[in-house]
Amino acid sequence: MDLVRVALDVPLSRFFDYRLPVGESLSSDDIGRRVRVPFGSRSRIGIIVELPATTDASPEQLRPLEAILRDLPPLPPDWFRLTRFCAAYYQAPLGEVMLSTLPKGLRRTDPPKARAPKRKATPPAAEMPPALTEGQRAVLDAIVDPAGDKPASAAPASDFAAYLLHGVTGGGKTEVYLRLIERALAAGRQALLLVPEINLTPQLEARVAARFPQAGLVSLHSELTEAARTRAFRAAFLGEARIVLGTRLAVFTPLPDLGLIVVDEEHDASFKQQDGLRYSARDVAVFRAHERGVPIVLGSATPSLESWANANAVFNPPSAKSAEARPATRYTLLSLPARAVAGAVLPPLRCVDTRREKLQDGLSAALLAAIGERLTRGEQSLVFLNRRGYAPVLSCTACGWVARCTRCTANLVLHLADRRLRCHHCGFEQRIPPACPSCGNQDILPFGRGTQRIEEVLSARFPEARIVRVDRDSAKSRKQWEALLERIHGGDADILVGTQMLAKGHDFPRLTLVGAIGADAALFAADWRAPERLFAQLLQVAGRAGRAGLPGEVLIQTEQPQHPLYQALARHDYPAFAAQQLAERAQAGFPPYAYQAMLRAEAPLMEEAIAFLAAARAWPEIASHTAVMCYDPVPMRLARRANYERAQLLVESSSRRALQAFLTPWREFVAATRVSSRLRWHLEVDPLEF
DNA sequence: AGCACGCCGACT
DNA sequence: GTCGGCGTGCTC
Repeated sequence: MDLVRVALDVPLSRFFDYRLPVGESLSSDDIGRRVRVPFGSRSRIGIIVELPATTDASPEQLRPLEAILRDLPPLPPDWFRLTRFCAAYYQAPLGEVMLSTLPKGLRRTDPPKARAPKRKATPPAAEMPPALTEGQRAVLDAIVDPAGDKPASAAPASDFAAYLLHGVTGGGKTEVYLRLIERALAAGRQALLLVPEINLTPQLEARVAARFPQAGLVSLHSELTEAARTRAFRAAFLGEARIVLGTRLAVFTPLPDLGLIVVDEEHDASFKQQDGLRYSARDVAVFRAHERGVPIVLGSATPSLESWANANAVFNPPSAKSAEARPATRYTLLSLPARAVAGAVLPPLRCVDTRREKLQDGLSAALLAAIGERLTRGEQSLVFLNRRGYAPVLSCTACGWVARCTRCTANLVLHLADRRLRCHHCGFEQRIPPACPSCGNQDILPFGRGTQRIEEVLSARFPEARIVRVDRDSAKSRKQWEALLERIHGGDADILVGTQMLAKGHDFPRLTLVGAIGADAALFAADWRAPERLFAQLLQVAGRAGRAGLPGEVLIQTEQPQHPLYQALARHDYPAFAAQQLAERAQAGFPPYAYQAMLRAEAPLMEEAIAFLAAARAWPEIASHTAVMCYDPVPMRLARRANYERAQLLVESSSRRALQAFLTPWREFVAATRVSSRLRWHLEVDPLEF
């Protein structure tokens, strides 16, 4: 009998067998092809994974498949290996992984009538590549040249090499990427360029398109319409697009001639998917490069500490167990030390000690004076603080009442712009009460400062200044965000007040001052990754100052000017910061010196969530996994969110292999436990947030 | 995950 | 008398 084994998008770690309808025939070349099959009461799209000789399904169970879809070639073996790796490593069902990497348009059982794709506007004439700096030349010389045309299947000889390209913001990393892409294209290969968020890098897309007008560049990200995403995926899969620029989801695109992977801003947390399949696109990209035998370049001004340790032998743990010993370095470290733009230098960065003076509405005299100077000179200033809204706390001066979210363990944030109180965790909002709901006192006051309040303070202080606030409230939609950008670029703004939205990927030519306020909070956060993120964020936002010949200046308001983080930051000394952090991590046994996974549960009652985790921890075979440490279940820091009580259980090992060997059977055990329908759980490997 | 089937409360 | 709550079980 003709049997077909099919992967389906269901959370089950098995496949489903079907009969081949009479008159149809399949060969092993059809493995990887999409099929439409009956499943329960509906039809679904699946992927052929095997043509088995026998099946466990009974003859009555076995149903014929409905259609074999031949609109695309079968998904190739290297794509199978990639998705199989992800499923195994991230403890997710293979069918779910496979199907979730396809655009919706390829998972529809009722394919919409294909409209003729719009003709792509011809890009403007190719611009001339700029001359390389010495640093760029040296970096390019150090990176292995891709071999010429090589079919994906053959090729035991591997060009795999992983590079960590450390270079300051504006230091010319992009030009290095472009030259590498040029080489890959010249060798007849495709290039995959991954970026954290595509809407933050429209100018990168334009630049790549202008440099390689014939390469059929496609971009792939979640903001595309279903049809556009499907079109881009097809073009990449068919080899028509020679360059794919995309966000994390693009890492799964089948690319027949892949010859280069670049991950820009590799430290960025956006590469980690935070729901569904919780993968790290950066790590998946490294696996993919290794598996396909192609070079990969990870670029950042502030690399993740994981990558930095991988690129610096000195940070490898002293290896007792030789079986697990890392190679001296897994990545080759390449540095682009100076800014490429002629005349531009790193802006001097200074801490303003806020213990010594009385702040004026949260702003120091030094920062206010510096902003005043910029106004006089007709230059722009940026005030950075990572807190949107007017004030994080609204409180009664008489009885101590604080506006709290009823559904979350969190305070409501005052948004004075639209006179609302808002929960930043669940979206709950309400009007500002006219008096204290607890004691009736009329005197309820905002405490702390968000972007709205700083905007208000600055406009009172500098009434003549044009102030633009940029945060998720003022730039909700892409349209609003672009309108704000246009306003800023058009010189129609003197002072920018904003959150990290402003830190990423934008050049503001007349911006010469960056002030950071409220940064200290991250120094004492419970999350031990907070300093790493703070350093990256501050260095990134500092890089906005003085990029086009105008000298810049960065002021950081802090009560801890002697803190090693700020000391290193003032010297623009990422290596020193990384060394200090890695020493702490090694001491504490945190990643990258340990591998972790987190089991999380949420339920209406905390006891339910804890009980579930306790049951998971009570797995009988746990004792045999001696290299794995399983901690006690604890409530999460934000214990209640949207009326769900949340708890988590950390498992840890100094050996990635031992952790994996534990997780697979453990997950099976956990999945088999009966739970109430109100309880939701997931297992996350390499969690970033705690 | 969907989606069925199945057994107990408040409504036209 | 039925509509519908969500508990349990299955999907080749």
